[in-house]
Amino acid sequence: MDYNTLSRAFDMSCCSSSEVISTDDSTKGASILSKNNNQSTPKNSSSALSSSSEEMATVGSEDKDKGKIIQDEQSTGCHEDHGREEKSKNGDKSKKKEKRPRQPRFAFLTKSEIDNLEDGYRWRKYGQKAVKNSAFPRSYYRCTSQGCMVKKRVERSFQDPSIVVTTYEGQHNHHSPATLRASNFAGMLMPPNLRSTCLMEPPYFQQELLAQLLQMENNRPDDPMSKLYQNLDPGLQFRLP
DNA sequence: CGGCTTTGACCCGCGC
DNA sequence: GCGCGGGTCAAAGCCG
Repeated sequence: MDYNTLSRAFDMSCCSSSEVISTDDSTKGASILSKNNNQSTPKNSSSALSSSSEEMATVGSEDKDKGKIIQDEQSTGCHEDHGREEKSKNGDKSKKKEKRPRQPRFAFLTKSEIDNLEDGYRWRKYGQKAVKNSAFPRSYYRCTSQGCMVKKRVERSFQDPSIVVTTYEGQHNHHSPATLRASNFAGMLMPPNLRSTCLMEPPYFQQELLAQLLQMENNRPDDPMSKLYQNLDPGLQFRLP
């Protein structure tokens, strides 16, 4: 995923009121690392959000209080994808599999009616699986941009069906088609006091997340959020704005 | 016709 | 070794 954009999201959403969660992918459980701030944002903040993005509305909404960002622990080895890429379909098992380092993941918990939240990138669905202990299937998407291996999984929380869990894996090697549009919109058309909500448009959304994490790392080393940041792929850190 | 979704089959890792 | 569950492939169908 594009963590630059991720970071923005965090700044605008999580840091206002939502929770940052670290998930263990093997257990699918989520533990709250940090509950950020007191809930001081206006309750009707979501009303100022662009209706074009459900994700924005949900993540940024104080009222719904369901905007959460998760970083998946890089726990078990990444077994998705690499197995098939390095062996042919007809079974080239002679080749020793090298474990590709797992791509860092971020999961977003958003309260939304729709599963496939608009995030500024184009995705192609390549699979859907029923998930154990969940009545809702998990959908698998890949970025359609050439050479971009970013994937995302979308599933609905079985505990709260109104919550959509979107897990991103990998980093985009291109800009979102929506980046410029979102940038112009937020920077030129919106008054500063409204930008925070409008910048929830996905590309910023992600950048702000990481930016916030970096800031916390610098200013508040003891903050739980800093720990979250420290878990990030070091390769991401210099990509921060 | 190209891009996308659907869906069953296949592969792989892991736990027992 | 076996079974289970997650992840991916790829053919078929749909749609603009």
